[in-house]
Amino acid sequence: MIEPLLLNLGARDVISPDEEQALRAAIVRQRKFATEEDLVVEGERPNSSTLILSGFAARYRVLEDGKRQITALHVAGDFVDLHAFPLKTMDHSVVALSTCQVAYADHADIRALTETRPHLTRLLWLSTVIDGAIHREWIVAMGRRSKKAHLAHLICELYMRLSVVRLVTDQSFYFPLSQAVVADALGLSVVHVNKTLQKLRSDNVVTWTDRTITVLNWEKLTEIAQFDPTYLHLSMEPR
Amino acid sequence: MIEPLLLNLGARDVISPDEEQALRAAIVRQRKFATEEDLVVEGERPNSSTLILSGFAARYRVLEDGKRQITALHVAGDFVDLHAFPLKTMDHSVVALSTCQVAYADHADIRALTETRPHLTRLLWLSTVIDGAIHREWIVAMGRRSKKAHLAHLICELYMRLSVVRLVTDQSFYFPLSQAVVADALGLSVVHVNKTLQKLRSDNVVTWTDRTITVLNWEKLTEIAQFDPTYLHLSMEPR
DNA sequence: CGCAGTGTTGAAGCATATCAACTTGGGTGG
DNA sequence: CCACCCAAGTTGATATGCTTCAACACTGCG
Repeated sequence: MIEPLLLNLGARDVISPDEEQALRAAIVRQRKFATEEDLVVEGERPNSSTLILSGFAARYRVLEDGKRQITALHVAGDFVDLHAFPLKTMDHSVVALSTCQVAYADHADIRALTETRPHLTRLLWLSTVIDGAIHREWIVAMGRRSKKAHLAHLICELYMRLSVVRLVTDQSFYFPLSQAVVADALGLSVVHVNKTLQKLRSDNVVTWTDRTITVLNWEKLTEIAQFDPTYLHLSMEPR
Repeated sequence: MIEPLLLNLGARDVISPDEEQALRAAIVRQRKFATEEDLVVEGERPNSSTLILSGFAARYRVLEDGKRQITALHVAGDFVDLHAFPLKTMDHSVVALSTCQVAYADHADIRALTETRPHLTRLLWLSTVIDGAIHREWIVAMGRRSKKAHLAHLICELYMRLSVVRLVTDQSFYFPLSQAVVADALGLSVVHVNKTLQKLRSDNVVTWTDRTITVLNWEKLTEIAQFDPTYLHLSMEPR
């Protein structure tokens, strides 16, 4: 059940059978969420952290005028609120963007891991810090890339992250989000997402139909996006 | 010498004398950087992390077309690259925006802390995770706030963060960055930063002259910015 | 005194938002 | 089984905010 997490962490460092055991023991209480349902709400003080087993979720904030900005997209194998373990209070909400199967790690148990398992602790730390690296890349994309490059970049990122958890087959992945959701992630209007998407389509680099994105030309797509996967830190290292 | 760091962490949790001692022991090798000098360069694999003792620094990335985006601003008491401890490789550079006094914590020593001092480890983890919270707030500001609100928000954030390390006096703080640097942080053109700034000035909420920003009307400024300091997690909690 | 960096201003053009209408397809109730 | 409905996607027209370019002002410094 926690295989996606093992794939995720296991892509960055070796996890001993012993550590795997400790992780399995820490992750409990499965639960299902429907699309649009909030997994966690801003202001809450959760005493457990949420691991996505399947489906898509987003962290977001809504401003006074009702505008929503998504600050992160999450897929199977991601902890959506591990940072709440040191932070204590949620400064944003997390919503399911599809039906989502999740499981929980109690903060008491995570705390116990920090007392007894330094290496595992560093890997959990790593996972929050990769979230940070992705945030930075989004800032760069929002501030200085063309909108076409930004959208292309997002697709590249999802492609790589979903590959890690074996959710890409034949250059395709399931992607049930609406253009409105993508607009909230990119900080654009829906209309403009639509028009930008058409540019990528007419370049023959991607298709997006039937809730499925297919990369037709990875090389050209990464070139449009100026995509450099370094920030995902997908390399095995002793950490 | 590491007082700013103690103020920074000490604003979030109690640090025992013992732990303070351990921190002091881990932070070594002071060094000075001149304005525009890089503290760390993208691609490097540093074996120590950099703590700012005084001055301003920025994390940034430069795209192929030469455009620069700043992803974070750092002040005294901030670790600019603690995340490189779990990450190993730098995915961006860090530049001094003023003369900067820094000191280093060797990764070997940080690693030792993770093996022997779980609470201190959680506090270091916390500090990287607050960086992440700030990143998210920047994403929200870039995507969904007006440019005037974005600039106001940045000023609010700096005001609060500098207050923590006692760098605000009489509602004023030293701020030696050019409008071009602020433009790279906001993802705007210099011209537009200038014009946006004038709006804030004509609202009589801030002045910015002689490398000094003064907040004339905090309440109105936070209202323009829709500033909510929750994301800075400035509360004492057992972590 | 002159020069370079920074800030300021105005004009013109482009990119993105907003508004409004229309299309498409899947799901549902009569 | 069909009619309708609703959500999502698409399209075009208009409005606006931001960029770019170019010129000029100010200041500190060699």
